[in-house]
Amino acid sequence: MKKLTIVDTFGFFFRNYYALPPLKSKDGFPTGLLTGFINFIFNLTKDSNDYILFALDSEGPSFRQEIDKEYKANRPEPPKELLAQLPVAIDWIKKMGFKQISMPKYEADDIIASMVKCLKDKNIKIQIVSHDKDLYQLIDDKKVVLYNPVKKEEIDETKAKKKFGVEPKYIKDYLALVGDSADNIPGVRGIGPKGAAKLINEFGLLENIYKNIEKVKPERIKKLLLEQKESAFLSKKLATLKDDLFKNCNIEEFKLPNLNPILKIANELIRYDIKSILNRLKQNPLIEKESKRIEFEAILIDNKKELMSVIESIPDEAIVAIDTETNSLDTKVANLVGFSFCFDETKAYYVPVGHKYLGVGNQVSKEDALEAIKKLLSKKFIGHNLKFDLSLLYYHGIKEKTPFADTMILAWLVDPESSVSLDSLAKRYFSHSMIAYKDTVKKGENFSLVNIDEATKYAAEDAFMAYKLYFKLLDELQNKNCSYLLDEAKEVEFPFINTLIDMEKNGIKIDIDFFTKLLEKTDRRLNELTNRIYELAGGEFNINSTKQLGYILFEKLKLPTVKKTKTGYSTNEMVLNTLKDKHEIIKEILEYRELFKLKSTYIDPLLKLAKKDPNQRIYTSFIQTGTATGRLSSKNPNLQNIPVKTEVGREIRYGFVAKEGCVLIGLDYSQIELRLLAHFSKDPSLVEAFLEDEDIHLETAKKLFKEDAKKKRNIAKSINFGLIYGMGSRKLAQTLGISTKEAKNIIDSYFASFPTVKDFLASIENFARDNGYVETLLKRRRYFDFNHASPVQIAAYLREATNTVFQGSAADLIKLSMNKIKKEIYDRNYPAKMILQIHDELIFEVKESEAKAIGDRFKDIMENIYKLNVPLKCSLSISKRWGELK
DNA sequence: CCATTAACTTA
DNA sequence: GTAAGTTAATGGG
Repeated sequence: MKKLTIVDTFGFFFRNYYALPPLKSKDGFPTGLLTGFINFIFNLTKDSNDYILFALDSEGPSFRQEIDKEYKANRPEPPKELLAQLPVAIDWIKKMGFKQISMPKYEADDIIASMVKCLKDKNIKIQIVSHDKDLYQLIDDKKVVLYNPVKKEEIDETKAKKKFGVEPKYIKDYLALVGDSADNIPGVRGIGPKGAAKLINEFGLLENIYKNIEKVKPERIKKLLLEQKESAFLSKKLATLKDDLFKNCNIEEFKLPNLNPILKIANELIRYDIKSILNRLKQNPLIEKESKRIEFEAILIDNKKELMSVIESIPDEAIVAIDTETNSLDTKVANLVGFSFCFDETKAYYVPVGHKYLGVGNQVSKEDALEAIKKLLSKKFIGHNLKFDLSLLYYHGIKEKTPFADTMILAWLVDPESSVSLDSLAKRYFSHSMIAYKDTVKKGENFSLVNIDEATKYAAEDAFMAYKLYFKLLDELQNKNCSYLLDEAKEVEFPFINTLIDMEKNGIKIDIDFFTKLLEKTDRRLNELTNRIYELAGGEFNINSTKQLGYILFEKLKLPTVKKTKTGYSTNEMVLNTLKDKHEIIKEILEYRELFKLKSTYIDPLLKLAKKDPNQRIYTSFIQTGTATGRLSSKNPNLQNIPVKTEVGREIRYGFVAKEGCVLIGLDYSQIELRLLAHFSKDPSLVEAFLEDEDIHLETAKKLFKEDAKKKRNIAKSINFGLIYGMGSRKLAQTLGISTKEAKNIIDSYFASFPTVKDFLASIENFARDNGYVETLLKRRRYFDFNHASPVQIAAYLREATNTVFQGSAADLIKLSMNKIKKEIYDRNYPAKMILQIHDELIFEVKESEAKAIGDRFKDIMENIYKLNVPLKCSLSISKRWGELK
């Protein structure tokens, strides 16, 4: 017999809330109810359930309140932690694909009773999740039971009878006499459970009791019944469920989804830190089976003739997805192991080129492969993360090409904050689990050792999925009403791939002698510091361990605790600075920290990288899809956070040099984000200050403070920066070392002086709340889910939204400049190489004799890249060493 | 071995 | 207050 579970939704949530500890997500959103709910669903899908229905109370007053305004009038207001979780839970019901029913004026109990009645002829077992006494009247051993999910207990006729002393069909009569304090059903005062059960077992229905009222004994009960006859019948009416709401019902609407429904809200579970359930899901072998595989044909091409004939057969206008397989992630040294391509929905091809293992089969020569790839690149070629493939191919002599599309970048434009790996996109959009790299290539090996048949399946799938994804992502852009982002991609992002490949290939030269000496000096000083620290601490310990350092400072040396982290004492710079005067050891630790950081993060790795390159150059990898705002990020190594703020730190920049006969050019956008604020807000005083090329912080100070503007320039500077970050008074107070109240006054007076700015910032927040996203200058978007956010989270989203507009628009502008400069270098054959981008700054290595002219030209391009309401300004600096650029 | 945390570097 | 990446230590598996 099939099984249907009907949930008295709110009743279930309320009981669940009180049954669980007050769990919270990291950002403080209560999650006890949600956790309990998901556990319930998990168990439900694990047990054999076929159908599920969520019955909801209607929002307005029920018909029972119309009969008796006191009905349920004694319910206390639920706690706010519960109320916060309810809408999320209701939303999840929908998202997981479950049917929910509510009807105006009726309660969940009525819906349940009607559904039970409607299904009474069907051969189906119904379990009702509720603890409401009313519902006991529906229990029927053959088909209907109540179910307590916490105790995992079914309540049948026997158990019901034991609990109330009467059979389920008399529950409403029982309640008519006893009443129900939970629902504020009055009953007959003076008659309790025992008395009621005795009466019902003797006479049956309430009507029958009154019919035989003369036989009722003792006299006291008879008197009570007669006095409160009206209340008894009203109570029965209230306790009687409406059971004819449905004329017909289709149980198939309540069918449990095939795919485990919890997976559909996996992202939200992660967001609310309800992760344990996901681990349990992963352990469930059913899940793998449930994820459907998309079928396609993976075809091996192992000879030139066949390869050329397949390529010939590709229609001129076809979109062709390509992917290369290599023996290394470093395109500088990688070899082509094979490549795959796909140009329709049914099949994808793999061409082995450089597999190297005993007994390897036929392969295509590298020359023939490159020849074939050239042909593919002359078509509308697409791919996933083509920066990698193209970079590799350029190292193998292929000429630069701009892709028709890159699915990684498209996915990033669709949503810059979700994962853009091919794996996760296949999962998200097609519920398709891709063959894992680690299942294809053994640990410590590379793709050239993979068996060609295995490789064919793996590689063909990559090309196939990129092909499928391309069309899916176009749909997504359309669905989100932002197809114009495809134009942005074609004009800016796709050409930008080659700009980045250029920079990555160029690299930057390191002065190895300089770094070697710096390392020696640093090591000597670190040694001194270490000994001194051990001496002061009275013993050796690992200075780099915050745990051990915390023990030394706060327990052994008994320094006052300033701040705690969740794992122990905080020992960060701020804490150490407050303790500076308390003990000699502190200033030694501060210096040790700084030097150790410089050594371990910069000196050691950069020196190592430079030494292994024939030209003493280091090469970073830029990530185009690495940030939510549109900025680049840089890794392996990160060259966007080379020290500059302290004197010792700055020394590292002296080790970055131009090669023989060249100099470095630095071009810095000045105040680009504040200029964007002026542009967007059109605030008259801001705009004027920039038009007149004034010192913007000083002008702000003048306007704000009237007198002493020069002294207060720094305060103005902090505010100006804070605006772009969506700062509040607390943080401003902290940065300026003033009280929160003073800080608030300053902010208020700023907004009074710049009302247009105030309005504009408010308009960003309103737009974000209304639309769930914000846009940059070039219309790139970033989304925020305000619907599932705690107040703390909402405040954070609003700051992020504000900052995204400025940071993201600045990123747009410098991208435009880089593309244009890259083209100019190429078109005019300038002796110049773009080597670094650090968000608002570009660094080039240029032939010394032409440096000034080229620098001026680039400056001109950058300043005129986009027409804003205010001028864009760049500062130009030329020197042999990065450390000397200002 | 891997993921997380604390600390610290940049714009 | 925003946006990143790297390092070393730590603790669970």
